[in-house]
Amino acid sequence: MDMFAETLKQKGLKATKFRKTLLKTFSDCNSSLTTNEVVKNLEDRYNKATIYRAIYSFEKNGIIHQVPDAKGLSRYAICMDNCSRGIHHHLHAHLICNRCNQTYCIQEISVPSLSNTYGLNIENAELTLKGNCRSCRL
Amino acid sequence: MDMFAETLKQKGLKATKFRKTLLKTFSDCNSSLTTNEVVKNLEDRYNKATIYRAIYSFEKNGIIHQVPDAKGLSRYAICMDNCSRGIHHHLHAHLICNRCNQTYCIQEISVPSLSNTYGLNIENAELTLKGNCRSCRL
DNA sequence: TTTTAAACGCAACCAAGTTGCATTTGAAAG
DNA sequence: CTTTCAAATGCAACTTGGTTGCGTTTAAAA
Repeated sequence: MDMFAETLKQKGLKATKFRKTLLKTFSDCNSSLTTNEVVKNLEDRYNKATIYRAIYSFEKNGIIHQVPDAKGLSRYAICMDNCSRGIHHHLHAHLICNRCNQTYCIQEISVPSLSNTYGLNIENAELTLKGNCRSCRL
Repeated sequence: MDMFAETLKQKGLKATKFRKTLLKTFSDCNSSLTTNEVVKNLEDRYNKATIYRAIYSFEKNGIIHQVPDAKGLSRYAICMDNCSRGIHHHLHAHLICNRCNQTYCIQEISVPSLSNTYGLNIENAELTLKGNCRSCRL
């Protein structure tokens, strides 16, 4: 549990018991989690408002990043890249599986670089794919 | 108003007064509209449930397509491509403007073709850009 | 003109997410 | 090792976006 505490402090967040648990939850997940899935996992022990606030601050401090969701819910995955406060730099695509509705980070597919195309001053691009994930493809 | 009636019938929808108004609303808009913006426009004349149901059926029948929204709301734009029931084929990117939070279809930028990359069986790809729209760029 | 499935209006409901405020706690300072 | 206090948490009430069931109206085919 102490490596989670380390990560949290390094990102400038107080390492509470709850936050270590939350970080472990995301860290253990090989795909992504909706806020509600987290709430369902932890609501017997922690309050909904606390969970929402912590997820918000994890996102803001580069610990997790938002990923698209099949039904438009808030969904997050742990940052594999070395993100920091206010600066996420994910260049990978996201796959929404048509069967299990999970969202996966696909590190192997990167988003096209379009920074100043047509003078649109693009500072971020997201590539979202719909298909079948490895588990559901069988 | 009769060209709107034509479009509706052609897409297999009954051409009610409300639906013609709704189609005109999307047709007149050069960017996109959230469901709520439509509700605010029309709620003095039409019921919220009716509006939600009509938008759902417009989407399903290839009249409008969902576009990403800065705050995660449901947002739609008219189909410029010739879409039909259950079959949308939009290959263009979408731009979310950082300043006005509007979403625009960018016909000039197309999404990469990735159909069977890595065996993921990709049947749809979305490219979402964040930057500044033409009006806000000044 | 008649008929009827589809569309509409109303009201109640649901789920996701937010807010204000009182209480608790991690960790820095003494 | 204690004290201190800003930051984090719990609780409860609330807001917003969206949905559902059902009775009534209406477009358009016969």
